Amino acid sequence: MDPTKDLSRRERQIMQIIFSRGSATAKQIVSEIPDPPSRTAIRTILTILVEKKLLKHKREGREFIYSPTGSKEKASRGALQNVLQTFFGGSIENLIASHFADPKTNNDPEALRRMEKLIKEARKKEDQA
Amino acid sequence: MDPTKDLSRRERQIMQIIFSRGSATAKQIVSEIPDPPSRTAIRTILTILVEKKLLKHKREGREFIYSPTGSKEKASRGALQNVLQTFFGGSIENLIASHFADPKTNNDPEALRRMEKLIKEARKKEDQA
DNA sequence: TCTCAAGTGCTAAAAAATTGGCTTATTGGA
DNA sequence: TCCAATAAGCCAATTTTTTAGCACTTGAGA
Repeated sequence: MDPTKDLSRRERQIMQIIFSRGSATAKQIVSEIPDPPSRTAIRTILTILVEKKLLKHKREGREFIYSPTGSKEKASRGALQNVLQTFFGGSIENLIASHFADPKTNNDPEALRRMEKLIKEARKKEDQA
Repeated sequence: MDPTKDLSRRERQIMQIIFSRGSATAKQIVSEIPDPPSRTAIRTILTILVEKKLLKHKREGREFIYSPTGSKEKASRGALQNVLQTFFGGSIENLIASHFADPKTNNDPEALRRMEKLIKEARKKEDQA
């Protein structure tokens, strides 16, 4: 499941920052929040997230570096499933269609080729089965 | 932007239910929440969401039917961008790769063919430009 | 070594979210 | 028409979240 789902607003915000960066210190997190509260406030939430076992921290010099306990794969699958269910009727096809219909999408030809390949392979695998 | 982002836990939960269904009554929402509070509690939050202009409601017989004010497209784009940024470095390619790497993904050959086509078309459009 | 800057731990308080109770209104059926 | 059932409106109380204050610790450099 998406570990981001049951969290409070700030908790989610912080988890997202840490997931996207891989890891972060309290200070770095403050700097990434648009309208940030004090560093102490952030620290409290970080401590809570450690208690909830969503984050772990290791000391580095005099500060803590926080990183997720669970795998990014698992978390991202949960998050993706969540969006799929909520907005795309559970269908990745719908998601892809919507994404490429968005005029703001910029399509690198190389990347497109690779994606095409990915799907072709999935199809092959399916044909075999 | 994802209108789901700045909401409290319950608010988000309710918005998600309504987005995925299209619309819902208080009762229906209660029935879709795993460990639901009283119907009155839900109603309070529904009222708040209406005040925030995220939902509108119309009377149907003796009850209210709630539906989103904003377009689903816009909301879904926001949500998708959010997941992309948080977990896939902003790359749809990564997202697709991860999705097809998941053994739990079941791949309908027809759907796969259609997706392939979608991407092929995006590529064509890119080549022209 | 000693001092200072920059970090953490703990605690308490303010603010926000969540919840349920009671009252009032509306609908459908006896 | 009257009653029972079910919905909404209002409001107060509890719980959770969010915040900052202050004391203590650590590390680096003069």
